Amino acid sequence: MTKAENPSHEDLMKLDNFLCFAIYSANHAFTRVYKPLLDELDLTYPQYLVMVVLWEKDDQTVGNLGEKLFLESSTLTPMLKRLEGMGYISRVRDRADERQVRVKLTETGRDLRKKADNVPYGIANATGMEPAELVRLKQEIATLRTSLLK
Amino acid sequence: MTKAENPSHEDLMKLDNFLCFAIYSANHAFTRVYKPLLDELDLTYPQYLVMVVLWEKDDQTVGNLGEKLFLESSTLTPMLKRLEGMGYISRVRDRADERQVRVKLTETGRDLRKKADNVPYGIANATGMEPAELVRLKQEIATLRTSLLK
DNA sequence: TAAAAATAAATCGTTCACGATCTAATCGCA
DNA sequence: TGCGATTAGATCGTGAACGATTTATTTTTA
Repeated sequence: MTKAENPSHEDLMKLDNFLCFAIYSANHAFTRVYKPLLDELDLTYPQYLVMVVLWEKDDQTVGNLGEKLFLESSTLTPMLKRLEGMGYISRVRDRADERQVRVKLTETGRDLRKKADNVPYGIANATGMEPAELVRLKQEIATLRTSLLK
Repeated sequence: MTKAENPSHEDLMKLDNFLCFAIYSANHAFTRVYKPLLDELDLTYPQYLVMVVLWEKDDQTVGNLGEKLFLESSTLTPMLKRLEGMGYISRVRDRADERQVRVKLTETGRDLRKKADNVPYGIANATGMEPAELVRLKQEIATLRTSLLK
């Protein structure tokens, strides 16, 4: 057995060997790279993710958004209120089931998509990775997430 | 060129194809997996990372911790005050350079390491990945982080 | 069909996380 | 040596993020 296959306890307790820390810090790094691009759209990074979900499929419930983004209503409700305040979305109780709130893009919200069109390219560029590599790594991490959540 | 190598714009705009989202949501997933393990130690996930850095090398400045964790003093100062309040660390101005604050483990903080010993194994287990795989993926993500930050 | 259980959001309190700004200490160099 | 520039932390305001709880509605079931 090589060392890489069987790290010592001392090795395991070093921050630089933590997979979780690599992900934690890469997440912060992404936030920083997105910042200047999203400032143009007056969106924060989490707000941008909500908009991406809505651009993909308009008119979703809070719970629906939460499932896709892995977020709770206690996180989403204030965020959605901010997006509503900015005029990008509307929040309306479902008439058929008054427990649910339907989130829809406004005209302004739909239009914002055009301005956001180039964002993914800026990000992909910042990673310095080939498209195929990005897809592979993304898939590996998504699989990891699934393992962690079950 | 295959599709994977040259995704369409429509594909790029789908949340599930975002590398950043894979990382964002994997990070949340890690936080959840750590929660029950760290509750035993009365630590939050970011606090645990600070302790890991200190267990690796005691007596560091705030700036030093920030460099390793990629965090600002505005994030660290309140966190460190909480850890101090819990009795795990002490914060003392450096006598030679009064601008700096030296962060040291207390006896209790050092002892906590024993209780934390099994945490990495619980996490590694939750990933469902082989040690060698974990190391490889961790390294890939660390490299990505470096690209993003430069 | 009325009461109990379940569901969907919202609210509240706590903790990160950052940028902008502030204060205090040290350094550089004229 | 002294004063301007730099550096190290701290503070403040804003926005995630969560768990626990609450409120309102719907569904189940007794």
